[in-house]
Amino acid sequence: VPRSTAPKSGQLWLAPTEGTPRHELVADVAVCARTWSLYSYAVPPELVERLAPGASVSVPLGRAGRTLDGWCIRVSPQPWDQTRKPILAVNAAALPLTATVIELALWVADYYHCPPARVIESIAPAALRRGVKTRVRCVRQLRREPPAELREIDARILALLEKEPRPIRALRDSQRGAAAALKRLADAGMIEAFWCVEERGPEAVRLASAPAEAAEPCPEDEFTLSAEQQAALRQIADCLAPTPTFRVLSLFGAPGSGKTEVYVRAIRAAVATGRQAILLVPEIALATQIGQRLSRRFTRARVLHSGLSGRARLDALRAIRGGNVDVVIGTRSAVFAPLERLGLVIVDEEQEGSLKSLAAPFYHARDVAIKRAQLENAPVVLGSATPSLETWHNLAESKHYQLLRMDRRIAGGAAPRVERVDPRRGPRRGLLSQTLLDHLLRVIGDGGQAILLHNRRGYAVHLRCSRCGLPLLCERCSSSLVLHRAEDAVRCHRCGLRRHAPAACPDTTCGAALEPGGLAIQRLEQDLHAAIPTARILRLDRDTMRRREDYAAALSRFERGDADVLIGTQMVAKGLDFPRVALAGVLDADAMFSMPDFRAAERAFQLLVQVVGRAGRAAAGGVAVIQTTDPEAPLLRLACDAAVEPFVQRELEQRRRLGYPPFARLVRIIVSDPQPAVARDGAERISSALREIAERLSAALRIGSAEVCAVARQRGMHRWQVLILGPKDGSIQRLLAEAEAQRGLRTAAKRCVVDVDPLDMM
DNA sequence: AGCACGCCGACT
DNA sequence: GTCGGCGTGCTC
Repeated sequence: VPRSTAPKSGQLWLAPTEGTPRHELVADVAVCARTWSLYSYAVPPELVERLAPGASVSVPLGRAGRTLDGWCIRVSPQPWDQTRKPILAVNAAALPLTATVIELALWVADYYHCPPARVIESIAPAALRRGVKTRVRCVRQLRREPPAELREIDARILALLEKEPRPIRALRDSQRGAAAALKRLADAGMIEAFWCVEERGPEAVRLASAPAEAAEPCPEDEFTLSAEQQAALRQIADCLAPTPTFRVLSLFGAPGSGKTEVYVRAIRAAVATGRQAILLVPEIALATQIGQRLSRRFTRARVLHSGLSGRARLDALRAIRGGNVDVVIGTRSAVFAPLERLGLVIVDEEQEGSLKSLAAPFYHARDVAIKRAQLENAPVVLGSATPSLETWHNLAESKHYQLLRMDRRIAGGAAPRVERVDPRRGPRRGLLSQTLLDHLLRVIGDGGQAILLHNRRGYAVHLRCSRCGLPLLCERCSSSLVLHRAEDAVRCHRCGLRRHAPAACPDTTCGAALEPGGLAIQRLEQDLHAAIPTARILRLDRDTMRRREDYAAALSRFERGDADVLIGTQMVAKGLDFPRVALAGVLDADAMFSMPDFRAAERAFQLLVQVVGRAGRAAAGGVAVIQTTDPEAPLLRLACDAAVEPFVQRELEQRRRLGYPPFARLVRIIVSDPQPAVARDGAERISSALREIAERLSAALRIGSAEVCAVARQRGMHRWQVLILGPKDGSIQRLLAEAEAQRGLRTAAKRCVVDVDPLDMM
């Protein structure tokens, strides 16, 4: 079978010249197999009509000719080749992706080192591929001969089932007493219930080329923009018309400066030119909330995120692919929304870690959004009060980037006053300094609200023997066990181990009582309740938020005023504007800056600025209290003053010196296996193989391997990682591709994943 | 993914 | 001598 000389994406095939040998139509297919290349298949004449790039197909693969699913990437005429296998079927139930989304998927596959089919599978959910299966509970007849005595209603139901099985619900609703009749018949063995699977594909989709439904006119804008907002909007609009232009606009807007309204007007401007827009937000709860808000302003807006059911997602995708949607609001995967005339992409809270995918392909939705905007020839807006260092670096380096500043609050309120307090000096109540308590009492007394951030889950971060000082450690990964008093348990936040809380020292010869230390959020709740018994407290952390809806529900309860104080981990920093919040408190700012990660300072800074900003929505002057043992620490002072640019200067210089991102590209390969030695050997094999290839390619890379942590979060896997640090010119991607072409990154280990531009190193 | 090929240990 | 273990490689 001949190897195809598949063209690079975007490159067009020349039409066959006159007099050349016979040609046939050939489709390049991303087959759902562990391969990095596309395969070429002949297109049978009867399928030509229905086959287009983006379609889901079935193809034979391997000697046995097993049938596998795949995605048609492109179709082109090629010289006749007898050995080429044919495409077996075009899956009519699947929604085809747009040409640009296909191209984007190929770029993601290349950049994030992932098989193309796997990328497309991650963007095209099951619903999009196979249609939605709905299960209906039905009954069918078992025996024909009826018993001697049969009630009239039973006989009627049996007669109905004579021809074909029927759904139980329909029968029950059809006549009185049917439910009881069904039960009698089932008990008598006359009928049986079963699940009937009904497939419903998206075949009814009208593609964008067909005339779309006319949009109803959108409601008018109600208020006028500030001068700063207008200036920002003008810059965005300049990239929309008269010539659509690719440009990355970093909308650097202080908290409360009205970024959302700029988004809305920019989307309106894009829609006015007949194009469509995507708005990416970091959380599902936010997508829903902003979606509702935008629905009032746009008649054709749709929400798209992983929390939707298969059915709902299919409906949304069907409308989007059919060209009947102007605006898509969604979380990271919405960056792949199959809009045909995309004219604007907006990434809200561009610095947020939730934009990075947690599974292969480990893409960052902000970076994919930038690539998509480039492919669509459209502007992309990156909104943030604290832009990522990556964006600041690109602003300095790339001519495509442009900074849009909005410094002033639209409501006219002043920025909150920030007080830095050392809780060890002066009186305190557990975790709460007297200063913070005084402000809490004042604010609650005035009928206002407060938000307190304490980034530690549980009750106490460690337990130590009161006599010999021996700490209680996790036996699996030897990190400190956290006391969760409410459940009377200790838990390991690293590997998930959970057991009954012991009362005494782990050293049985000592046996003294254990003492809790490193006070966490549950202790804060207790201290706060003791200090101000009348305060209504709402706690927001991973332990109180069991399900996704809990988070949105808690936020809206706080918004309604059902609580006076919202306390929580970093979850509280995000979320919507609460106009009644007049006080923000950070219980332990030091802990945030001292995490063992090269991004710790950036994260802590962003989190502090966000939390302080929460106190600024109130009309009257808001206050923020930052508890720290080192009030004069330079980074902390910069954060409290929201001095973004001085901080960025400082931090960028640090990264440059160390040769870390954004000055270098970082790739992380994680090798895991239940057996520690297998994981280690795998990592070492990969790292030495990569060093060898790097030398051959004469690429100047830093490659090292190390154990990540003794036990992974899941299923007792031992994890090792290989880190590659190098230039941002694609040489690391070439290195990985080269490695894959040889024996690959496959080792004896159970799992091996490649994370390009990782955010977390734990 | 899944299947063939290939090179080593325990059996009829 | 063979059967079968799964490590390695390939599929248009």
